[in-house]
Amino acid sequence: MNAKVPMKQELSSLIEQSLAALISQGKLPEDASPKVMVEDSKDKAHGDYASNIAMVSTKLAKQKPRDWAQEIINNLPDSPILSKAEIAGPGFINFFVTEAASLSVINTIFEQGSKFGHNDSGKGQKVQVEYVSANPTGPLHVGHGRGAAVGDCISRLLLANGWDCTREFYYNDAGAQINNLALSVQARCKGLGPEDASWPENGYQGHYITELAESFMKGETVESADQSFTGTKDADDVDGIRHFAVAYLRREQDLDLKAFEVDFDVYFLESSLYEQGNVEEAVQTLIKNGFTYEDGGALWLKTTEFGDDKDRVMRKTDGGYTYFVPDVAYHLNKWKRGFGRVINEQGSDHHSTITRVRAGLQALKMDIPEGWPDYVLHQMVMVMKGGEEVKISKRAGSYVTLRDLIDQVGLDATRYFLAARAPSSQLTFDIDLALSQSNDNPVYYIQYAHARICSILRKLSSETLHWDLSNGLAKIDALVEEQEKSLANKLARFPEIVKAACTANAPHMIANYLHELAGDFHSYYNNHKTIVDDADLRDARITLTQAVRQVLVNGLDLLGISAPQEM
RNA sequence: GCGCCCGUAGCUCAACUGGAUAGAGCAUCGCCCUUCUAAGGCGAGGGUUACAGGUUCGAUUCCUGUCGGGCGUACCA
Repeated sequence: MNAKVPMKQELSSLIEQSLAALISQGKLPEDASPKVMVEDSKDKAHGDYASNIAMVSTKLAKQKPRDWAQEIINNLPDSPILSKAEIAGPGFINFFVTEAASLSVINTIFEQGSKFGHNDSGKGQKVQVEYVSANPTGPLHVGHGRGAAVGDCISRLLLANGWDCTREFYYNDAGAQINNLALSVQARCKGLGPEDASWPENGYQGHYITELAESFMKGETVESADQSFTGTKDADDVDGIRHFAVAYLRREQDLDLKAFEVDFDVYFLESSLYEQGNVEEAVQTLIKNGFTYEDGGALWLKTTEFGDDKDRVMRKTDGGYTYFVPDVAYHLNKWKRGFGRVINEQGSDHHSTITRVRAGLQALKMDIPEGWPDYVLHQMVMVMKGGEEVKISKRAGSYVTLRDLIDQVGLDATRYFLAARAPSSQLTFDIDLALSQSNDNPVYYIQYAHARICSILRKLSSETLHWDLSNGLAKIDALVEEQEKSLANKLARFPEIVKAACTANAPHMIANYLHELAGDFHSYYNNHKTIVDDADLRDARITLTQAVRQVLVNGLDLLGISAPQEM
């Protein structure tokens, strides 16, 4: 058998050979090509793998499902991996594979090491992932944290699937919200507070605004990733305040992201689209293509021609563009940079932009595919503490910051909780659970499995024994326990999970898998001693556990979570 | 009103994109540390998958409707 070929693929191939034989026997139409699917069995009584092939092709064969399944089984070629195939239930074919076949994945894991689970299905293709993209108007909140975790993990998955992935953060550093920020800071510079009559309407009230104003009035210099600005100490200098505030909050967010260990390849400034004339260019194209009209002193885009329920204002009566116009220009820029695939990770509260941006891109008439770009929307995060929702933080005022969370429950736990749930589900982040009962925290459960495996080696050397990998691999068939086989089968699933999680943009699938794998390991660990007297069995078992360790490391790495040697 | 997302054990969430008896973790109740880390394991209880129809060999998954929750429905982003 070939250890490089995944088990399911091998079984699929056997089934296909059987179907081909049945076609030549005239029992199946020549042009029949039913989709062969092989799945893991949930129940050991159902073997290791199962296929529904007989049920989906029963009509083509004009036979009853169970009879037809028997025909397929009868025509399966002999294979060293297969010990038994039997019919079950309405017409499933259950496959029992040999111990040796299940254990062969261990070889593969040691050959591929940190690359085990990776594939090159995205090879030669450019993809861009945009995430977080918070306005520089305040510290990052929990929602941004979820976006950061999900977007970062999606990027890691794409890289593991061979894609040429660019991670990007889009800063809305122009527009009305930034003006509002500048005015809020200016008010603080002048010693005003929300209680004063001249406080700006909807002004930002967080404590950080006051800190910012103080820093500006002291003439401090702020340096962020790509800009530096010194406070002019002049409370009437709105432009100066604006620049200073943006630089200050960008630095603030950079620190938040650094604390969360989330990186970007490109920080894209909205203001650069104006400076380069890209916004004006896009607008002119839209006008030229006849998708705009003037009404009430504003310029409108006929988004209704692209599925929107009403047309949208592009240029306001005050001459400024609405937010989605630079967004269209930005996406045109992405397209021109050659990203055939773009994934925008954002909060579902911004989902209305999707229709507008796509409409704008279609109206440009540049042969951009209709469904481009892709979106992953995450639902809101509710933070609970003491059985009550937390809405306030000291620094930000009206929301819980990402930094609050990291400081309280740690980096790994924060990342795990924010990435371990399907983005489309609303998420409750229970600080008490993650904090006061940290030993019940699922991330520790996974990390503990890793630490336990490491401790086996420590124990081994303390007994002046050593682990012989090549002997372990050579004597791998000493592993005859049922749990050893199912553990190996679980390891063999990892590559397909990595692939599926990537195509579905669903990092939580990795988290779920790791939790299952850790559970299987803990159970095995409690039932079977690894360090036994028999050197062959001992080497084989350590080899198995080290393979588990490798997969845990690879999986945790996809989530950006550490794999501690001891806890 | 309209659009998008969601509704699964007391709580937080899974379910390999349509498969077999719907699974984990908390919480509750029993067991297991002279044995490689008990941050662990074993076992028990807990469900009409919101509700009603439909599609088919088969539905938590797809379609329709109802109810409930979140978000949006700006010349804010």
